[in-house]
Amino acid sequence: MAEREVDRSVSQTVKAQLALRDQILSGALRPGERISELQAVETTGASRTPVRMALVRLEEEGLLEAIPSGGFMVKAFSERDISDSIELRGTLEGLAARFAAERGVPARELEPLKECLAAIDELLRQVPISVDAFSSYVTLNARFHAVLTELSRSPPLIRQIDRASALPFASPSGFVMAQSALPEAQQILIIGQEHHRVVIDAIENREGARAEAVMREHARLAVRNLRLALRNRTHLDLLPALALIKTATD
Amino acid sequence: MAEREVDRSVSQTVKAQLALRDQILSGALRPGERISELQAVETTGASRTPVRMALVRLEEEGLLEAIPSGGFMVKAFSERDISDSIELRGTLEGLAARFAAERGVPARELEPLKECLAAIDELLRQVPISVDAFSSYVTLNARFHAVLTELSRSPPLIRQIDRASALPFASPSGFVMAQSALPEAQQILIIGQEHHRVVIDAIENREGARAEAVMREHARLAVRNLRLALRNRTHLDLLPALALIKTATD
DNA sequence: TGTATGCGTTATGTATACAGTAAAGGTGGG
DNA sequence: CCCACCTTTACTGTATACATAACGCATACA
Repeated sequence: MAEREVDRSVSQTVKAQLALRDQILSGALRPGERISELQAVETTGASRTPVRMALVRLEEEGLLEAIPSGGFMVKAFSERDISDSIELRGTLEGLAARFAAERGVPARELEPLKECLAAIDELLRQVPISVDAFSSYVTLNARFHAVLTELSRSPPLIRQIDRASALPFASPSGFVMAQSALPEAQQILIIGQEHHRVVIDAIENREGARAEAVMREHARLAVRNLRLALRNRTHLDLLPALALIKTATD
Repeated sequence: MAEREVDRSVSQTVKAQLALRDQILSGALRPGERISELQAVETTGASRTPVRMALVRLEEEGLLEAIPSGGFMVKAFSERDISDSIELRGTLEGLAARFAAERGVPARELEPLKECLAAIDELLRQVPISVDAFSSYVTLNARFHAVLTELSRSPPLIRQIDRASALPFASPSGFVMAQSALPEAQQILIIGQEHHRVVIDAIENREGARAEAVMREHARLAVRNLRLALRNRTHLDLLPALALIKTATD
C-alpha cells in the first residue's frame, strides 16, 4: 500500500469503471480483445476488487462480454446492431412520449424542453455550423431527450432507456454526419428539430399516439443518418463509440 | 476454510446470485430492507467477494438499489411500476415481432412457435384448468415469448428484452388470474392464445405493423389481467414476484 | 426530560494472498 | 519436419485481512 495514490473523493469502483469505459470507447482496447485484470489494475490505479466490480457493471452495461473460460472481452458490434439499437431506443422514447402525453404534464415542466428547442434553433441558424456549436448541439440534444424521458414519470421506463442509452449506439450519430460537412447534415438536424417541436406539441395537446409516432420517426431519421455517415467515412474518428464496430462486417 | 462446503459444479458468484434472488422473490427479504453482506454470506455459503459480485449483478438487474451511504436494499415497486413494466416489455416484443416479420423467417423456424401454440390449446381444453396444467402453461408461454424474441435476430433487442423480463414484472400475471379461479381467468388465457395465433400469421405474411400491434395488445391484456388480479387478491401469494409490491401504494 | 455529543461497535470498501485452471510454448518422439 | 504431450506460466476465481466510515447507544448537560 506504500506507493499507491488513493483518491478518496470518488470510490475506487466508480473511478475504475469510468477509466475502463474511456479506454473502451476511445479504442485503446480493441473489440474482441480480452481485458486483463492486472493490466486494468495498472491503468486505473484501483486494486483488483473494485476493478472486478467495474468489469461486472460494464458487462451489464453491454460494453463487455463474459468469456466462458473466465474473464471479459470488449464486445464487438455490427452496423446492424447499432442501427437496431437506435431504433430500439426510439421505440422506448416513443413510449415515454406517449406516457407523458396520456398522463399529462404541467405546462411549467415543458419549459426545459422549450428552452432546449430554442437554444438548438439558435445554433442551427449558422450555416455551416461551427465545431463549437456542435459540441453545444450534442449536449443540448442529449438534454432534450433526457428531460423528455423524465416526463414519462415511469421509473422502470426511465431506467430501461438509460440502459439503452448507455450503449454507444445511442450517442447522437448526427454528430458524425454534421461533422462530415455533407450537405445532408444540416438538413437532418433541421428535420430533427421539427420532430422535437412536434413531440412537444403532441404532449401539450395530449395526443399520445402522435407523440409516440414522431419519436419513432425521429429514431428512423437517426438510422438513416448513421447509414449516410458510414457510407461517407469522413470524420469517423470523431465519434469514438464507433470504435466498437466490427471492421469486417458479418 | 476448514468447514466450508464448496460446491465446485457452479461458480460461487452464480450460486450466491441465485440464492439471493430466491430470497428476494420469495419475500424472505422485504422490500426496503437493507441486505447485510455478512448475513448473505451465512445464507448463501459463498464468501464476501462472490456475494458482492452477486449484489452488483442484482442491482443492475433491478431487484436491488444502492444505498448512498453504502450497501444495498431490496427495491420496492408500486403497482404502476409493474403495469408500466409489462407494457414496456410488450413494446419491445412488438418491435421483435416487427423485425421478424419484416426481415422474414424461414418456415421451419416457426415450427417451435406452432408447437407451443398447439400445446397450450390442448391445455386450455380443460375447464377449469388444473394446477398442474397451469405450471405447464406458464412454461410454454414463457417459451413462446422467448422463441418469438429470438426470431427478431437482433442481439441488442434480445438482450434488452431479457433485461426487461428479468424483472418480476414480466412474470406471467395470467398465472395469478387463472389461479384465482375467477371466470375471467380462462377467457383471458384464450384471448392471449388468439394473440399468439395472430402474431404467427402476421410474421408468416410479413405484415410487420400487424405483428407489432398484436404484441402490444397482448401486453395490454396482461396489464388488465394484473389489475383484475390485484383487485381480487385471492391467491396473491402464488406469484412470488408480487412480494415486491409496496404495501402502501404511493 | 429532551437533546446533543462522544465513544464503541459493526459493516462496508479496499487490498492482497492463495489455489486451481487454462493457455502457450517448448521439447521429444514418430 | 510435424504433431503431440508435458511443463511452466500467468490469470482468474475465491477467501480473508485491514482500514475507514456510519450508525446506535449511552451519558451528560441544558
